[in-house]
Amino acid sequence: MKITYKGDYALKTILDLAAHFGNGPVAINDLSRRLDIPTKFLEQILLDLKRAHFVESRRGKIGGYCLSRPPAQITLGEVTRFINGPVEPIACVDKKYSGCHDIGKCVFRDVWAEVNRSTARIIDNVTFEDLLKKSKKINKAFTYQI
Amino acid sequence: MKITYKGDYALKTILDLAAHFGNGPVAINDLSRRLDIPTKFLEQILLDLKRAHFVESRRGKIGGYCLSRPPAQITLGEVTRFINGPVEPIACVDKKYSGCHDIGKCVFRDVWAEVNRSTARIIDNVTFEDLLKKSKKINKAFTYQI
DNA sequence: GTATACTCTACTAATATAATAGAGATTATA
DNA sequence: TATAATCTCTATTATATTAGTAGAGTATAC
Repeated sequence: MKITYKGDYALKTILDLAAHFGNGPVAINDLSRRLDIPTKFLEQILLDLKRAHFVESRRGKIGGYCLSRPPAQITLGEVTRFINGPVEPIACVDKKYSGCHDIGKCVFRDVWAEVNRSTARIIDNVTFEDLLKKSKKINKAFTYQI
Repeated sequence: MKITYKGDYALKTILDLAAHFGNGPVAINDLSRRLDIPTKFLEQILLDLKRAHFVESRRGKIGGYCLSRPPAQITLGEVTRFINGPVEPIACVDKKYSGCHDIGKCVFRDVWAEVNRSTARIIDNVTFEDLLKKSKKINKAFTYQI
C-alpha cells in the first residue's frame, strides 16, 4: 500500500466532514483553507468522493459538501482503497495476475497475501467516528471540533 | 508498501542464487533466461544488490554472482526495503515528515504506524532459506532446485 | 590474445502524480 | 430577475517514477 497526497487529502477531508456531520454542507473553500489543500485539487478529489457516494453536495449560495453516511459507517479502509487502489503490496495477490509462470510455484505470493490480510484487518476496523473521538481526545481545541 | 517489477525481480533473483548457494557463481544470462527478466535490466539490479552487499560477483570466463551470506541470514524484509524503500504506507510515519501542521494532532499516524509494524513483523521473519524450503516442498521438479 | 562475463553511464518511452486553468451550471437571496 | 456564491466538468502542464535499452569499458580463464 502506498498513500499518495491525494489519498492523504481525501482522508483529512472526510475527517473534517465527519466533524461537521449533521450541521449542513461545508464549502470547498473552508475545507481547502482549514486543511491546507490546493482548492482546485480538492475540487477534483471531492468530485471523486461524490461519485463513490462517500459525500453528497449542494450547489448555490449555501452549497457545500457533507458525508452521505454517519462517520461510524465509513471505514479508513474503504476510503483508502477507493483513492489509492488495492491494499495488496504486489499485483500477484490479485487473481488476474499473470506474472508468475506457474502461480503455484511463487513462494512470495503467500507472504504478500498475509501482509494484505494483516493490513486489511487494521484499516477495515477503524471508522471515522473512531478517528474523530481520538482527535477530540488528543486536543480539546482541535480545529475540526464544531 | 508497494512492490515494483524491480523489487519482484530482485527477490526472485536472490531466491535463485539461494538455490545455488555454495555451488559457485551464476551468470547473469542464466538468471535472465530462467527468471524471464530483461538481461540489461537485471544487470542494473544485480549491481544494486552488490553495492548493498547482498551478492558478490566474479568477472571473466567463469564469472557470475553468488550470495554474500547464507540464505538463512537474508530476510525478505531486508531486500524489499532496499529495493522499494521503507515499508511505511505513508511518509508521516517517518520522523522527518512535516506534512501535518501539528504531528500530535494527526490521528491517522497511529494507524499507519500499526500497519507498518504488522507488515514488518511478517516480512522480517521470513528468510530466503524459509522460501527455498517452501519452494522445494511445493514442487519437487522446481526450476530453482540444484 | 580472445572469448566470456561483469561494470558503468547515459538515454528513452510510458505512466502516475500533483497540481493549475477556465468555462459552465445551479441556487439563495436581495 | 439579477447576481454572487458555489459546485461541475474537461483540458492542460510540470515533475517524478518506472521499466527498460544502448553501448563502451574492464577483468579473467584458457
